[in-house]
Amino acid sequence: MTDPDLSRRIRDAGGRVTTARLAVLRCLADADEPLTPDEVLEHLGRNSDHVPDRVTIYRAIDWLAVHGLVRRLATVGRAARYEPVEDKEAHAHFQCRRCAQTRCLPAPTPPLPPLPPGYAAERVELVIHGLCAACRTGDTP
Amino acid sequence: MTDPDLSRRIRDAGGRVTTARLAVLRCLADADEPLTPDEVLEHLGRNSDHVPDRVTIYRAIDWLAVHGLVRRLATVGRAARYEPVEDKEAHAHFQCRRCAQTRCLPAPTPPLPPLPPGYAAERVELVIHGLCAACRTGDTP
DNA sequence: GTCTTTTTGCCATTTTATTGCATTTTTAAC
DNA sequence: GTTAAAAATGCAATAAAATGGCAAAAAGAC
Ligand SMILES: [Mn+2]
Ligand SMILES: [Mn+2]
Ligand SMILES: [Zn+2]
Ligand SMILES: [Zn+2]
Repeated sequence: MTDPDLSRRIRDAGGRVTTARLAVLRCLADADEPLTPDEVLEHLGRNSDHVPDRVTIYRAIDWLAVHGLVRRLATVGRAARYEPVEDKEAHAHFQCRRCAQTRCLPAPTPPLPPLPPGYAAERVELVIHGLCAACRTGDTP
Repeated sequence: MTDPDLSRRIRDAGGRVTTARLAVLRCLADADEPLTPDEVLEHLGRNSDHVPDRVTIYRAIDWLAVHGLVRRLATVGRAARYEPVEDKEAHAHFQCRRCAQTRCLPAPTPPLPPLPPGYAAERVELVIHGLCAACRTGDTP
């Protein structure tokens, strides 16, 4: 997805197109797996000249999440992980219990189970817990 | 589940049956929804005379989790949530995005999606995000 | 009860995230 | 392109959740 496209999405959501927001959204869109705010910061440090403050990263991610451009995943780790909200949607995630790697899986959304009265569902998330290939073979001791 | 039963499970796992472990396991077993360590502490404060230190709660929960007596859920909130590992297994959870309430749902485990080569799945978790009844009607403003 | 090992309490520290406020950037109007 | 209003940022302080070190206490074996 091109920068003008991302700018447009930010503007359409009613916000100002700032370098920080654009860089964060770009970063998450380019990554092939969900990232923590610190990982975003690290990526930006490697790929840009001006690195926004850590707090700015948090605020940019928050804004993007509140306005539906990125999504926070449910995790077992301490840090939050975010991924862009794309066209193709509804896939599962694998989380390694040892290295905390989180990767997207091409799995269809399971059907929505019945909820208690008055409850409203907005999203269904499927998480597979286990060991990634590297952690299982002990390549990363 | 009775106290001797719980003690037995702790001893069978190879650990000492301490008041803290027993109280924490009892607390999680009695609760009708997954609890955070702080919530466990709070419950114990209301239902017991001696309240273990916060760090002890953390360590007791950790031990129980490592030995398979309780399970940590994937959450969107900052605090971890734990539930006892019971006989009847594999149910989904609802998480309210406003009040962070987390409750168990009677939903069957979805089938395990195909994983990348070398990956090993250990558990499948289904999370429903949305608004609980109270938050939807604004009973808890 | 005595002995050995495990667990606990307390304090300090770490990790992750949030808040307050002065300064800067963005955007729109001119 | 200047200017003015609104929104976003940087920086320091603070908060929330969890972890680590170590001496004291409790569990279990005898
Ligand atoms: Mn994904
Ligand atoms: Mn449950
Ligand atoms: Zn791994
Ligand atoms: Zn709620």
